[in-house]
Parts: sequence; C-alpha cells; structure tokens
Amino acid sequence: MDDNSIIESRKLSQQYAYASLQMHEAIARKAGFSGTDHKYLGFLLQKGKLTAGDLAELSGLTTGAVTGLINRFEKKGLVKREYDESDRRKVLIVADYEKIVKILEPFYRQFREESEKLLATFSAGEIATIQSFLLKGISLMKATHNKFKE
Amino acid sequence: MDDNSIIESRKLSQQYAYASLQMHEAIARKAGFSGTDHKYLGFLLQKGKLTAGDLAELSGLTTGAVTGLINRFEKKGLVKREYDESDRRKVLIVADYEKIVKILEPFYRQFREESEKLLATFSAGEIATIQSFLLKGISLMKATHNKFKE
DNA sequence: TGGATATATCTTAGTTACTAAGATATCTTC
DNA sequence: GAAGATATCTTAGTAACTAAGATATATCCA
Repeated sequence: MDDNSIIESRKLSQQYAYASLQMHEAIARKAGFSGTDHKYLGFLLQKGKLTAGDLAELSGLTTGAVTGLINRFEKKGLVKREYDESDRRKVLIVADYEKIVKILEPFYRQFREESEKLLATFSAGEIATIQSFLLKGISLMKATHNKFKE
Repeated sequence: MDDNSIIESRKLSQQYAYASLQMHEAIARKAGFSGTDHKYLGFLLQKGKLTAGDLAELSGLTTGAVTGLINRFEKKGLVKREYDESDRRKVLIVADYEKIVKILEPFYRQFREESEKLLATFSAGEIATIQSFLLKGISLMKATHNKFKE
C-alpha cells in the first residue's frame, strides 16, 4: 500500500483517540464527575484494588492530590479505604464496583451495544486484523508513555 | 466470529483510547504544558483559526475559562488575538502553527515514525479494514458525544 | 433612526483541586 | 532499639475553574 494511506491511517487513529477523549469527558460531566475524577475511577475499576501510592504513580499526581481524590470518592461512597495487614502504612483503595458501574452503566450501555454491532459487521479475519492493530498500537503508546513519564 | 472476540475487541479499543490518553498526557507534561492546555492546543492546531466562543463550545469550558486559556497561550507566544472585521465583538484565536509544532514535534517524531512502520506491516486490504473500523468508531463516538454534551 | 434586546468576550469573586514541603506513622536494617 | 526509609496525610500557597454580572458591539423592529 502507498504512503498516503499509511499517513492517513495514522491521522485517523489520532482522531479516534481524540473522539474517545471527548466522548468520555462528556459522559463524565453528565454522570456528575467534575474534572478528571472519572479518568481515575477508570484505573480503580480496572485494577479493583490499588494502594494510594500506586494510584499516584499511575496517575502522575502527587500523593497529596491522591489523598484528596480518595477523599472525594470515599465521600460519594464509591471506594473504601482499607489498611494493608502486612504493612499498615499502606492504604488500599477498594472500589465499590457495583456502585460505580451502576452510575456509569446507563451512559455507556447504548454506546457499548452499538460498538459491538459495529464490530459484528466485520468478518472473523477482519476482526483479527483490527485486534492486531489495536494491540500493537497499545504497546507502542505504552512504550512512548514510559519513555516520557518522569 | 463469536461473541467473545467481539467483546474482547471492544475492550481492546477501550484500552487503545486509554493508552493514547496517558501517552499524550505524559508528553504534554514533558513539553511544559500544565494541566489540560495541551488538549486545547490540539483543537487550535486542527482548526487553525477559531473564535473564543467556538473554543468554549468545543472544549466544554465556560467563556471565562477560555479567556484565561487564551491569555496563557498568548503569554507563551503560541497564539494571537485578532478581532473579526465583520463582527468586532468576536475574538479570533490564531495559532502560531510553526511555533507550536516546533515545541511538540521532538516528542512526537519517533512515535509517528513507529506508528507508520507499524501500519506498513499490514497489507493494503488490511489497512482498508483498519481505516473502516476507525472511521466508523469515530462517527459512533462523535454521535455519543453529541448525545450527552449539554 | 434609535431603543430594546441579543450576542461575544472579559472581569470579578469564590471554589476546587493541584503542588511542594514537611508531619506522622509504620517498617526495615544493622 | 536507634537510624533511616517508606507510605500517606496535612498544610500553605497557587492555578484554573465556574457563575454571575459588566462591557462592547450587533441586530431587530416600531
């Protein structure tokens, strides 16, 4: 294939990431999450359990900011603080999965359904291609992220 | 193809968007942009010229916040304010494309090159599939965004 | 025309969430 | 068990946001 279609694809993937960002932000606002909280709630859902320090590391926030973040989530009843048995300095942030999903689910349901409908229009082979593209892209972006963080 | 691979693909596309977000944030920090400015600089680069009101609309910020945003960019010499001839209430934000690219380019160069290398490993047909997937995804996310904004 | 209303941006006051630095509590090491 | 390391929290100060109102310009219509 020619260079143009490659460059165009790269730009498309940029637009894809961008559209996703915008959509998630709009949903966050609608769901009543101010600022960036929605983003970090994603970490918590993904990981389930996480120490405050890990969240600071993952998010790039200072530990002080993370304390505030946890306080806000705790006040809303979305997470609980638990203290690590084997190292009582550590604070485990435990996400209330059910509760968080219950809040976000209504906003994402239709999107998720239509995403799956969209994917179902592709053949098995095409799906494999798409998955391969996504996987390789993810690993490239993670590598770039690691290169620049800190 | 089976349902599982569809669901897995949807999750992958979620991770893809997420990895992109994280990478861009790390680069923004590295390039000296605090907070969310980098994100809005993207709008400006994409559009070239934009009124303050349009930027408020696009970003979801209040007009007051946009005034502050423009002031910060202007202070760094990244944009200029121009007043619309035909409607002198309007403030056109004109991006200094060269200057902005000069700041961001070094951070994105390698990523861009490797993205293109990655894409070049796919056949023309596969690229077409990927493009189709990205395009349809973008339009679905935009539709979802429009549904929820405001 | 000109007065009323609408629109685009800016300003002000108050709030929220951030950072940096230091305090506190706990763990590890020697 | 004292010294230092580590994990989180607290405090003080700052940056960037919102909401509401001010200002300047445009539009509409009697």
